Amino acid sequence: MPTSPQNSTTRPARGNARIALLAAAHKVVRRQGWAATSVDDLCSEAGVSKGAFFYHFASKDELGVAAAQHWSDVTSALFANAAYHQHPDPLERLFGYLDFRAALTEGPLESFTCFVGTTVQEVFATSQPIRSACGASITDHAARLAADFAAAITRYPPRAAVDAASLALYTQTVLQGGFVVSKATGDRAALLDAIAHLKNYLSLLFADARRSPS
Amino acid sequence: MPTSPQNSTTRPARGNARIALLAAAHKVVRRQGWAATSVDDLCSEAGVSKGAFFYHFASKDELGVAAAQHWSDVTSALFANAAYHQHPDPLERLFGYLDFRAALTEGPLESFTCFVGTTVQEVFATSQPIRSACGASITDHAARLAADFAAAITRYPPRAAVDAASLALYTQTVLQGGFVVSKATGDRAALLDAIAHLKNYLSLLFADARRSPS
DNA sequence: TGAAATATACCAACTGGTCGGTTATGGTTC
DNA sequence: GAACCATAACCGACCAGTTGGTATATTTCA
Repeated sequence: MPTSPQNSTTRPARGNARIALLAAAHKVVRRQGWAATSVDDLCSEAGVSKGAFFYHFASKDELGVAAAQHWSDVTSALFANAAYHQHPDPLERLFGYLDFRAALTEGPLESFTCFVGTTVQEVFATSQPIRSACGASITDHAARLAADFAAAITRYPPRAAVDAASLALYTQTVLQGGFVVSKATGDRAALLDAIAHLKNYLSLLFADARRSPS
Repeated sequence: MPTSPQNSTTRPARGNARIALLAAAHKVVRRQGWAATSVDDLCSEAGVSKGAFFYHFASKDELGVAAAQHWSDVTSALFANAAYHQHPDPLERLFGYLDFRAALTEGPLESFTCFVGTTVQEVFATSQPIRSACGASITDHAARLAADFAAAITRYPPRAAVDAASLALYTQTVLQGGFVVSKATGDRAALLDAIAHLKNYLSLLFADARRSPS
């Protein structure tokens, strides 16, 4: 066979350096944290040069902001296209969401934990732009859940007075906490248990609406 | 008056450098993260020299392990001496614990967030000794709560099948998640709401045992 | 009892290396 | 020709860790 042109090196196709760097940030930062990740780390992971980095981003912090926004884009598409999202009943969509989150817990912890949660823990007091971008990612995601909670509350009156937006943010709190505790124990079981308790809470809240278990 | 000997400089008394460095780690790392905190940062915060640092700790990582253990010592004493801990009823102790946690949320976020939770987020994959020490701090704390949950479960049969150890770890999950989301939103309200939802969950679980509200 | 010997607890200055970021040049593709 | 990126040398600041030395506390022993 002839010597094939090296058309499939690790180097991304021309024009993709920016996206490759953002994806590299998601991967490396989730594993080793924001401050411990150097610009060179990101460049080598993305397979691009340092010149490419500073062509697209004026600073490491500016990449952090863009990576948080890109995280929102990637995750919102993931959940919007998931099967559970098609269900007509809002409460079923919420339980489907939590089952979907549980099903994502495969592989090493850094493969399913949250980029913005990890990052904001480090920079909330030292980089307001990154903090703000991470905050927007979480609150925007919660806002989509809040719509389902609001519909569920009107359709299935809950046992206790609860607010849709507060419940939606609480789901994110439980997931973020599950990531932290799973990292501490070295076991994804803590996250799965937390999701189970959250489902338990919702089952008790919307007790009248629960149908036969799956 | 005679020229007083300079007995009250900012420098800590001899023999306290180790504790001063551990306390400095708790303070500075909670604010700016583990990797972003340099050894010099810790030394200047503690008011000791770099030589003192490496006299007491062989490396920055070794200080991290010691700081996690010291965090356990400090926090377990804090909760053991709190008033709520005197209550004879286990469920009352648990609600008292959560009210106490809520009452601690004063001042800037870094003054009441968790050192081990912040640290383990960064190093869980890169420093097994620190990860293990942080994990022990959280699981040990949860184990003390688990004793109260076990007593509460036998005294007040819950509405759904729950495990004491799992519930205890879930409380830590909710708190850790509350720290993360509060950092993201820049507002402690997320943490307070999360504690309220957790109390809500326990109230629904142990519904028969709830007395008049405070 | 007291001075010498030793161990403990630090300090200031320094080292080799890495950090984020810059600059300058040039190749490649649309 | 403009957008996109590689290469590579470079900078000042900062990093973890080391060094040689000093002041104080404790022990030893005459």
